[in-house]
Amino acid sequence: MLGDRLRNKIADLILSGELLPGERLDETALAHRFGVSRTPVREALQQLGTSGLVENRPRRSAIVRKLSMAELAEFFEATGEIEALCARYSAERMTQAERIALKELIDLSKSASDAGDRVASRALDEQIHDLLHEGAHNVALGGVAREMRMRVGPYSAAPYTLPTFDALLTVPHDHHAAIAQAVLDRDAEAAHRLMLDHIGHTFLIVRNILTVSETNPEALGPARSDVA
Amino acid sequence: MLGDRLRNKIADLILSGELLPGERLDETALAHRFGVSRTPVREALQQLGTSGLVENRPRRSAIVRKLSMAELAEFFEATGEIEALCARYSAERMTQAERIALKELIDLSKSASDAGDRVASRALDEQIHDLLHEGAHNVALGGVAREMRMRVGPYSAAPYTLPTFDALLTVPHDHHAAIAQAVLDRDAEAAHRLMLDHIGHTFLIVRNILTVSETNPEALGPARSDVA
DNA sequence: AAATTTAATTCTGCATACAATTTCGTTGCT
DNA sequence: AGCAACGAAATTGTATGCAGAATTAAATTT
Repeated sequence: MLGDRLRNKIADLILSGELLPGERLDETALAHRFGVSRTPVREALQQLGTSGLVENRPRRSAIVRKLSMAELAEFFEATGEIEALCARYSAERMTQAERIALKELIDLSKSASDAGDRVASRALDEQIHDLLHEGAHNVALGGVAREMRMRVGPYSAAPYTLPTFDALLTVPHDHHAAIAQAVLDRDAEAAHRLMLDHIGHTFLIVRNILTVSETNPEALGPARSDVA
Repeated sequence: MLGDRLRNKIADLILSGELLPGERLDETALAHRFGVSRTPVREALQQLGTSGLVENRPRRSAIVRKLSMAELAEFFEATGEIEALCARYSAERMTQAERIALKELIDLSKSASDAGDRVASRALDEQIHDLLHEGAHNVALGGVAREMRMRVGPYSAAPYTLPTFDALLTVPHDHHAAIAQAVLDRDAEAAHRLMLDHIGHTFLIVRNILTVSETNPEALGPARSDVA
């Protein structure tokens, strides 16, 4: 029970960029930090290891899982396919209430992107994808999609956290708007294709950022995620 | 480390049908059974909880996860989509060595199904699907496929373990042979469609068996898996 | 001065202990 | 006889202790 809460807290630290890929997760330090013993910390790390956010090496400290560029490409490809499935099913199965909620999220997303509000834009990005997971009306598929999203989480935040890419803030919104329109039109094929393109495009941006950060680290913000 | 081994052992017990869905997983009993303390047992159950084979309720015994018929349908649908993706990618990306290995597995499958060897047929079923996961050349997607396969594992074994369905042993082989042929022909669309149909058909058989077992439990073998 | 070996410290893996809660059997009541 | 309330036993959740391996620091050698 305490372990479950710790799992969420540690996952947040990783997804928010406070704990970077490759960083060591000292059990005693985490236990002290959260005011508990090592036992629940260990349980949290076991769960995070299974879900893929953490790498649990025997007899050595657990570390935040670090993906090579090749692995990252594969994860993005898989994530794209699964999210595309969610989008397709959403186009076919969303209830009227869900369609209205989607439309509202897109409106909020437009406001946020027009205002250049990166924090709000990123939060709305999450909410839109979450709604498309739910709208697929398949908890198994939605769960997998959420899991995949978490795995690429430490890397996919880059476009929103880097000041350099302020101008690109409208790009993800336009993608989301196009996907949402296809879903609202019940055009399953278009929703599928647009989502696949969207995730593919996101990967290109992320790859570009990470490649730049390798050659020129100091040009980027503090929340960047190194790649092996 | 001990916990990892226990995770595999307990998973085997669940997948082999020795531990049935809904059954309680007593920590002390498992610890005594495997000659270890409760600590590694707990770690194993945490991992199995995250991977979905076990339901870990707070302050109460963990149980083997029991899927309702509606949930099972969703899991099969999701599994079908993901396996279909693997089949499609396999058609496009398999190496020559993998294609040869696939052909050999199909030959062995034909022999086993002709001989009515249920044990061998089931093992080959697993191997064929595993090879299609690897052949997709995307470890993230393959991992998800394997995970989904594990989740429906306690239920999908039914067609192979029930004596009643001896005559149907050739059906899965024919499906696998058709899928393999499409893969070997590099016909990605056909591979995708045939795999989707295959998993869908498997679900219909499983659902039929489980429905019968509800009304007429004693007519079935000992390894059946009840559904809520 | 750099590198390799060695020693000390830190950290992990597992077991055990104890408190809190649930479960189950028993008793009492309707 | 069926059901509710109570109490004992069992079971989970967390903390702590200890042995062994890994990391870091020191020391010796080249």
